[in-house]
Amino acid sequence: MPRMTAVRRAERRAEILEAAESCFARLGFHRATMRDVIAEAGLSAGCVYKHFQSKHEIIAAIAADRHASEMNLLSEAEAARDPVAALRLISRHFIEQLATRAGMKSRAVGVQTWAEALHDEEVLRHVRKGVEQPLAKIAALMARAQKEERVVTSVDPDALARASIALFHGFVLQKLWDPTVPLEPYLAALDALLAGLVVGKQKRRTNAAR
Amino acid sequence: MPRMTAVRRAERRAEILEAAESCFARLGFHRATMRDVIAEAGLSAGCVYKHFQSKHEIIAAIAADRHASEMNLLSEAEAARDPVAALRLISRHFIEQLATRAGMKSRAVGVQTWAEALHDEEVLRHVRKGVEQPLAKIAALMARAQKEERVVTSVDPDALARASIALFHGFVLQKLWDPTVPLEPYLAALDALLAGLVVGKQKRRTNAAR
Amino acid sequence: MPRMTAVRRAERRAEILEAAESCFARLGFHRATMRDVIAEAGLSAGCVYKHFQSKHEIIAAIAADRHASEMNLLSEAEAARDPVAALRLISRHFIEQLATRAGMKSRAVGVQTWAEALHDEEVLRHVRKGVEQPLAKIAALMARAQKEERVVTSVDPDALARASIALFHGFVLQKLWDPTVPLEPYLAALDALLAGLVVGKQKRRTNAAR
Amino acid sequence: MPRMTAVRRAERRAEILEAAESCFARLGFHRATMRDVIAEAGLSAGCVYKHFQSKHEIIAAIAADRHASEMNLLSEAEAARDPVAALRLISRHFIEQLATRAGMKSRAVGVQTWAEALHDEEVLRHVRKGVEQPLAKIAALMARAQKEERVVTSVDPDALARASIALFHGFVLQKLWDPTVPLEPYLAALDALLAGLVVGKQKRRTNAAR
DNA sequence: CATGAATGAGTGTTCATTCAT
DNA sequence: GATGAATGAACACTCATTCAT
Repeated sequence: MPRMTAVRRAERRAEILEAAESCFARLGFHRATMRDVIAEAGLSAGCVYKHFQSKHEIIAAIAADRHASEMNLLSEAEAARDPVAALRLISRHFIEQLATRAGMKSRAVGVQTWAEALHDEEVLRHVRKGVEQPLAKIAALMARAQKEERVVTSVDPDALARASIALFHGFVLQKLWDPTVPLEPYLAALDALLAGLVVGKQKRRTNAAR
Repeated sequence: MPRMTAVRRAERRAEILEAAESCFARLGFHRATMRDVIAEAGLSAGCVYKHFQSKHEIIAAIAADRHASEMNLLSEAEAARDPVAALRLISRHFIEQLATRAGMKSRAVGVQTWAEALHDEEVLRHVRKGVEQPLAKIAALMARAQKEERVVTSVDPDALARASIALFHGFVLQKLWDPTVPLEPYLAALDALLAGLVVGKQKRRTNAAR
Repeated sequence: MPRMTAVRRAERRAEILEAAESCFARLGFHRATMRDVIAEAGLSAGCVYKHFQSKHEIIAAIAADRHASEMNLLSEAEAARDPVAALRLISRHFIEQLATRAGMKSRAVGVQTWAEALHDEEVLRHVRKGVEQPLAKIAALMARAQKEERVVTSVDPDALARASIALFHGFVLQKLWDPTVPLEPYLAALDALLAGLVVGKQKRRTNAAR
Repeated sequence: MPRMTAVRRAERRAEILEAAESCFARLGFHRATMRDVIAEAGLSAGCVYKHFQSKHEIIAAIAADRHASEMNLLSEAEAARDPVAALRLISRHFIEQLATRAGMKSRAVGVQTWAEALHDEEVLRHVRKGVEQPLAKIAALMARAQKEERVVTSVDPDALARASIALFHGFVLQKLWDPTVPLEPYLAALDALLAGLVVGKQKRRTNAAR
């Protein structure tokens, strides 16, 4: 007869993580104190520590959640029948996140995890999966497109996927450092990457690089 | 009368920064303590604090130095007569840094500054200059190439430069998260970005997008 | 829900202040470290800092407390119907404090606040109130005595009150610098100050000024 | 053939003490750093430490100097043939010091030594001599006045001298805490103390207390 | 179950003093 | 003699975490 059902527990956990994300976005992992997180969550220290054994665990959970939500974004698009459309959808989804306040907040924390990954094995594991799994999915879509002859076959799908991810990560940084930078060129650049490949679009190919 | 000449002072400063960079690369800005830095430098606390007023100032100095050394890399290449060659040189230089232990160490600290920039105005200023000034230089080289008709004129040099930098930043992250990833594809990708533009290379243009 | 009631909180605060007073009396504000205070209080650093934000705040609180307890001493005497008796009571109370170990300890800290007041605005505020409020009360008593014709009317009550306080402060210093000095002459001097005023005591008036 | 004559040495010493006094008046003994003192003196650390072995020694030297200069003030007045005039001169000299910026600065440091005396044996010795020697001189003058029948004989010269000093010390504190307080009442109070004693001045006696 | 007072190791930084030049 | 760079113990204070209530 647990007074706190599994559902309530999960809700609490999510609340804490959300509070933590707010603090981390505002202050960074190390400047934000547990006091900040606890106050933001409107809970007591003891209660927060019932759900997470340490600050580190909260950071790791945030890294894990971030990865999970990205996988969701990918899975949706993956479902599309047309692999080229799926790829376009993916880039649109990811870039459009950067247009919302919530998306930017979340990405600001994401960038912290990128730095944290260099000194924290657990975070590194999540961050790597955050590259490798999307990479695999995108590469698979590209390979499918090549098989369907929708796309030129001369490029290595893996390398291209890797570059797409790099391009996106670089864009995230630029947008966070200067939120006034417009998003369209970013989307255009990712689209161009794809367009360059699409068979029968020679005209646009001169724009290919972006 | 000062037994410590300006040169000696600058050397000491550099020693301290190098020690700090080692600590920060190993542990991160926040896990590395001033004690660590002081011990690594082989000096005393008082001595270090004669050269830098605070830990923050050391971090900011590292961000500034990083930016300065990047500008050096660019300036060298910029001197080349041929703008296309200059651009190739730049990408080679930047990517090849990632092949050395020292370069990786330095980049690891650089990634910390990327995260730190989100919560520290001074670091942000350096990091932004680290995007904007290279961006201007690269865009100028591309524009020059267009004028000399070495390159297709249909692309916006600014947007292309921005994408190159994003691509490079993304590559740095991937390489740091997994040092086993080979460098050649990265270089190839940047070259391809460029090659896509070069007039008279229609065959390769299918690979253009990278 | 707070296990710590307002009363408990106030008790803790008082405990810490008492411990601090002991340390400050023994070593002075600046030689006494927070470690000393914390150890004397038998608490932990964190606990002490929950109650006082800084060492400075403890010093200011001590200055405020000292002022408050002096006002208490005055208020009691002030209640007396006879203003002359009230004034005698006041000088007796203040001088007799110097006969107890606790009183001397407290005064030793008080002298620190006198010096501290010269470089700390907040402490200065308390120290000034510690002159001005007693001054007003004593002057009021003297004026009352004059109205009741218990006392010669030719003296300025304000100036006399100011001199009484000066005399007392000077005595405190002398007693602290040499605790072997007897108290009676001090009391006699203050009484004489008063006696000189009392109507119908012409004989003693030759001693009047003390 | 000492390159630095005894005279030069004494000058340097005085310069350092003056610089130190400025710093101590401005910041207090403990907030003022040796760096401050050294900078104010316009010398090097090594040079200052050639003349004084420690900060403590500077503080003690200042306390000694203060005592010496007070003895000078007293000696001058003591020379007067008329002991009553001498006593009046003394109070005038001491009070008038408080009218000058330099005098107030010096007194501000003096008050620091009063507090410091409670925790520093050497300073205590100087401060006590600063009470005891003036006390002896003033008491001697009063006894002389009594012998010459210039003054009523019913008061204990020692107690009166002690009270005069206390009164003056108390005044110094009040003036430092609030420099807007006028000096005349202070002088009047000390004069009255004396006047109360003077034979054949019954009229003024009613003003005696100040 | 929840609370929040208490913990105490650890942090960045200061500063009186020394001594090689 | 003079210098000022270097020293390093000590300082005030913080904060992730625990556990008695």
